[in-house]
Amino acid sequence: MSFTPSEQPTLFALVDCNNFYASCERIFNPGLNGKPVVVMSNNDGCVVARSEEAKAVGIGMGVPVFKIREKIEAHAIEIFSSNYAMYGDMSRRVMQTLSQFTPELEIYSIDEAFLNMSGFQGRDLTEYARQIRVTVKQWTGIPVSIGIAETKTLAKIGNRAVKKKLVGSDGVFNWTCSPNRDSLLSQIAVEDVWGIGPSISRYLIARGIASAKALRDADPRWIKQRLGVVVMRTVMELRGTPCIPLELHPHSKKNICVSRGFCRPVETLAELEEAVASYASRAAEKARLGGLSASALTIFIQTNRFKDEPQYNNAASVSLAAATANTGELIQTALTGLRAIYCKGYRYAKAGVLLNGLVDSTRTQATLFDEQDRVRSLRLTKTIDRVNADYGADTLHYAATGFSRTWRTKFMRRSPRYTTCWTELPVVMAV
DNA sequence: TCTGGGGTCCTAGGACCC
DNA sequence: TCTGGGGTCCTAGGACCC
Repeated sequence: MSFTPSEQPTLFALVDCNNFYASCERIFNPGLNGKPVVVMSNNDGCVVARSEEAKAVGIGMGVPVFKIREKIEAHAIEIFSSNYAMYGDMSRRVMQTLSQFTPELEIYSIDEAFLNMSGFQGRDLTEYARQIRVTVKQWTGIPVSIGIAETKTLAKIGNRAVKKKLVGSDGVFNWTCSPNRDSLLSQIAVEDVWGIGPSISRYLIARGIASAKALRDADPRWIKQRLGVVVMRTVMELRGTPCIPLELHPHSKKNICVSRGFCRPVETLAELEEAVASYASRAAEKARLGGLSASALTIFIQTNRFKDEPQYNNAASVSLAAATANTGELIQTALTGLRAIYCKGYRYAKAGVLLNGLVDSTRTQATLFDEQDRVRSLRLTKTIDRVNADYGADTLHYAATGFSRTWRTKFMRRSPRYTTCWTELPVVMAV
């Protein structure tokens, strides 16, 4: 099958994993098939993924888990903490499989990819997409849905329509084979269009634009004037004019953020220091992994906004003399920022560290006096990274990040890291 | 008791310059 | 009476995504 690359695609496929986290849990635990499954966010706080069975009994996306305790009991819902190591690895396998089908794909998120289909003209693309689906299921165990269209926005809508069972009983929908677009577009609520969030949809609905069809037929100039170019692009995309290109080469990150809620309120500076040092250390690792150095750092702390108690949110930004990805330096900088904004007497719920002004580490500019130290500290961090890669994360860590860490985010119901940890491999048969 | 985390892009407005 | 205009850069905040 030959593929002719084009400047920009004129035909996109969006491949989206169904209920991705819940589907991942099922792969290694087939007993979950047919049962309602829910995956929770960090700290076991909110619902972030649901199997079809869980949706059917009325579990909403994003609801706090403590509000649905009774439903969980009543329907014997299986609940899991997030297992990012496993989901990340499964995602890699799905993307690897997809890349067998086209040389040009954009990994859009952990569970979605856009494929350039324009090179395959002349072939029955609906049939090809069916093959993709079957293969992904066979090789990885993950079920996917596929939408095909001339623009990313329409591909997204097609995909959504498949999932809502409006079209494509076999998991695939191809707009180019669908003569009557109006009837499907009028069944899609405007807030379900990619790029239209709660605020803009409220604005549109108040002006009588409630469906994807109505948005497509709105005057682009009026839209641009009221809502900006981004929404105008969406209108054009709904009309079949591609405005959002395929991004084949992920551009390097502009920010790195590590933030996490605590499992209980934290009041003392000492404990906040441990948390902030841990987050800074993790952020430094991420930066080194991407070959990046930070030229500034922001730290923030927050109280629990849902509680009726004294609130305090603050952030401090500190610029670094020279861009760095050195853990020790970033911890020190983060702690300086923290001490500047810490206020006694509040119950803190969350803290975070952001690295800003990221630059390519090989092009960082040293200041006049620190060259020698930099070479040594670079050797040290490389060694730490290697030890942690070989012997498990956190084998070596800075004392500032603490030892007991009783504030740490909880994952009470995490499944084993079946595919990324030697001691947690699935057991096929116990002997 | 218990309410996620990590990103991007655009725009408005202020500071500053000539 | 009457106090410019246009450009750039930066930042904060808002909106969106998964």
